Amino acid sequence: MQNVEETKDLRVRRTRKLLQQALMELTVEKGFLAVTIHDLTERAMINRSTFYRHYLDKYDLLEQYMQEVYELVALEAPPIQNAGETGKEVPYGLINLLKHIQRYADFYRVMFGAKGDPAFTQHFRRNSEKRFRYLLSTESIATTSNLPPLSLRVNYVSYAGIGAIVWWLENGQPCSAEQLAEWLGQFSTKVTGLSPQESRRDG
Amino acid sequence: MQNVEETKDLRVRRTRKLLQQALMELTVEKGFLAVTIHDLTERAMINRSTFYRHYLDKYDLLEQYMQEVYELVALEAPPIQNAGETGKEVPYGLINLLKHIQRYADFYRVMFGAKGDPAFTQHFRRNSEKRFRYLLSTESIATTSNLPPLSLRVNYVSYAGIGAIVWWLENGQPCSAEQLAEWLGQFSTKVTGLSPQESRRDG
DNA sequence: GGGGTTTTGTTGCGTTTGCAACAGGGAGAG
DNA sequence: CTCTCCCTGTTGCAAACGCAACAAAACCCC
Repeated sequence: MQNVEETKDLRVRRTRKLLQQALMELTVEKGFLAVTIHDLTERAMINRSTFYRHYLDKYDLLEQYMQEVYELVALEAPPIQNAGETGKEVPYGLINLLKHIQRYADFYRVMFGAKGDPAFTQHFRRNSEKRFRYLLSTESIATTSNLPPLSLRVNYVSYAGIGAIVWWLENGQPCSAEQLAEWLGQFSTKVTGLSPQESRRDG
Repeated sequence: MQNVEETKDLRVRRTRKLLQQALMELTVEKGFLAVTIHDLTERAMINRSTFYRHYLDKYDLLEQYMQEVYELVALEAPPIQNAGETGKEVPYGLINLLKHIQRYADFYRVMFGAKGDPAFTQHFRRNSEKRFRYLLSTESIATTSNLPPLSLRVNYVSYAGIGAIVWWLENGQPCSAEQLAEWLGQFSTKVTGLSPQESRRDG
């Protein structure tokens, strides 16, 4: 294990990317639980010892990969304060996440399904939760007057998001990522009590 | 440049494979001539200096790649002397080659076409020629009595093979690799004057 | 339960590779 | 023409990586 921060070395980035790709392919082929480190390193053409220089186990690989995706998405994270300035502010990070999911649709369908890993779903949901909690933590006191507790609303929305994504994947993505992001924004607006301009600019 | 022989080191094999893949993709995208070394190394996530440790230029990369394919195919190369022993002896190497072409159909369609490199087509044809020449060099003197010169027949057949492959690719491989190999075997049998049991076992 | 096979982690050392910086060349724009 | 920009090759040094071998745990089958 070395510095987890963004390494510039091309070898490191390549190694990680190849292992991520191998994880995608193998999970689709035989299910996440059945994938061994040996499988991963063989498919990625990476020595097994090198794997342990980067990750603790396959769960760590998955987690770090998701983290990278989230960080990539979070470039557009805080669209709260001066909304209305940058254009389409709220759904943008979500759209990127959905596009990633769309790109690896097979993988996510497996991971969220019976051959997948429940811990993954939980981790994914927890992460969504964190993002929602951050969003909702900025709401004004006035709007929180007679709403259910924050944690309940967060939980509700994050579970619902999984449900929507599963629906999206199971039905072969019958709508665009942008469309789904907008619908999700509408849902969360109504549930969480956030004012519309914080979810959709065109109110 | 280092030892061109088969290196066992996983890094070397991986580097070469990644560059080969990048060459395939980029050739399909923008044509072989437009591909730069910078493109290749960027796509393959390989440092440019590493490229020169393995290849002289993109032509060398292509040539060595083709050579690897041919060597892989040539495991079944000399089906001449004791034909009829091993089963389907003649078309087997050809089938492997056709299956490779089928796998990278986009690439070969581009390479043989207008955006491709004429030198590649020539090189490919020369290699086929060499294989045919080897086959025909073993024919008995009796059968060569009143046939056109060997070099003419070889030339004829090798060019015809390109034509057949182009037809196969342009039409989306309307028949299996095995079927095409059999047809090609029939053609060459009639043209070159080889006895049928050297091209097809079932005569 | 025992025994063979696979998988998991770990280590020291030799090799491959990336990096940075360089000089040269070719194409296009002023 | 010159200037800029990109692509081509090459180099010394530092870092990442592969290899081989190891012990231990997990698995499966008898």
